[in-house]
Amino acid sequence: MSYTLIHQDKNSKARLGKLITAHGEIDTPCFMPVGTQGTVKTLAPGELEDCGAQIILSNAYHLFLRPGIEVIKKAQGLHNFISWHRPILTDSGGYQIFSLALLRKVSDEGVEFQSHIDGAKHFLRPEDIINIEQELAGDIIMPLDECVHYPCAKDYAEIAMRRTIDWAMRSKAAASKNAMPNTKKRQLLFGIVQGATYEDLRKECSQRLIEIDFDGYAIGGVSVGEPKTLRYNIVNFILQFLPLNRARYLMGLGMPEDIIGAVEIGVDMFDCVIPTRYGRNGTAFTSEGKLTVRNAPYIEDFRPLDPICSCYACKNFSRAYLRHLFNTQEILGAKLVSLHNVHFYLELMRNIRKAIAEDRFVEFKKAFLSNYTSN
RNA sequence: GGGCCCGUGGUGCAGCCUGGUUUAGCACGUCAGAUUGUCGAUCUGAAGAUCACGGGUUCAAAUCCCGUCGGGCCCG
Repeated sequence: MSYTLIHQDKNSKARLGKLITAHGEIDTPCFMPVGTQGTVKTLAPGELEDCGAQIILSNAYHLFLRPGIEVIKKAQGLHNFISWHRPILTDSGGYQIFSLALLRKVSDEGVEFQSHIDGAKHFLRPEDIINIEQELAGDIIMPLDECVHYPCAKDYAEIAMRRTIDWAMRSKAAASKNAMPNTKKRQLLFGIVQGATYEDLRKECSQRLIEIDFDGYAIGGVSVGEPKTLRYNIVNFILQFLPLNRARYLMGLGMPEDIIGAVEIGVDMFDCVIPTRYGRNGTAFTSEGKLTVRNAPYIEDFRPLDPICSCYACKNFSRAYLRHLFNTQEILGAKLVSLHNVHFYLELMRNIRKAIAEDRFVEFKKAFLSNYTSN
């Protein structure tokens, strides 16, 4: 069993758990910094470790296109190639094929698409994606799924959902066929719940995936343009069907307040580009809310981004200096604010876990939100 | 001493010849917003100009004419 439920918060559905993978254990609820191309943008592996990252996310689609799977195979796997020796989750690229690829033709067999890099045509079946992910040798692998945008007509959402189930089944079959080459422990394979904003589709998808039996369950197809309340409701709706003895992963979220809200209803895992993307674009997350570093009020503000933060950026640099770096487009600015944001997110997760362990998650949430201004 | 060119938001330019269709356009900069299984990307919005100054012609002048000031170049 890969997931162990350690403690259930007494006043909410928040749960403390442990996920066991080939490269080590992960405390949940956890946040996975996104390292699509085999790097969490601007951060070296050692810096991620200093922030307390236990797992990062990478992407089969991107690595398949560049540098190509053969290169990573010759490097003896992704961990070795990128010199990150803690767990890695590889996303299938389902999302990218639907968001980045130029032309795509989805059929029951697989996806035909044109590379967003050089326009070359590729055809990938769910089995191919699993094969790629096995070559990458990540600890947790995601099957190919079909993600639809919001709004999506129900008849198409249903087609995509059924296709996702079929692909999930084929992915599991493909995954169990091959043993992992470089480790004794097997890769964990998660199922991805689709079904857009339709409760009956989401319910059916959840149940069918559970029948197939995965190591964990992800909720996909969220944050694709739908209103926040609708998203929250559909996630909450799905969670009731997911087994308590498996990790639940909400894909692609989110803002700090959204993560806290999702933990409260029982989500264990998150990934999101927000801390690094926003960091690169000059927005920092602090205990008081978002801080747009490049804004004029910070020209002569010599305080750190967040006075209560213990990250390298906050210990050494002022808002004024960081603003200057953004103003002059110096890459150090992107790096320091990314570092701060990743630290902030991971510190948030540590505090969340501590609060759950002590049965005071609800109080923690209240205290956090009373300081923190959203929007 | 003579001749020529130029003067338009913070910066660089367009518009002027053929006056009205320009509430003066563009780029960069500035200010602000977006960003959710990636984006050193991109998008959106805003502020900012008595069109060097003065006079004239005209129903109407950044635009045509005269003068002044400022900058540059050429001839002596």
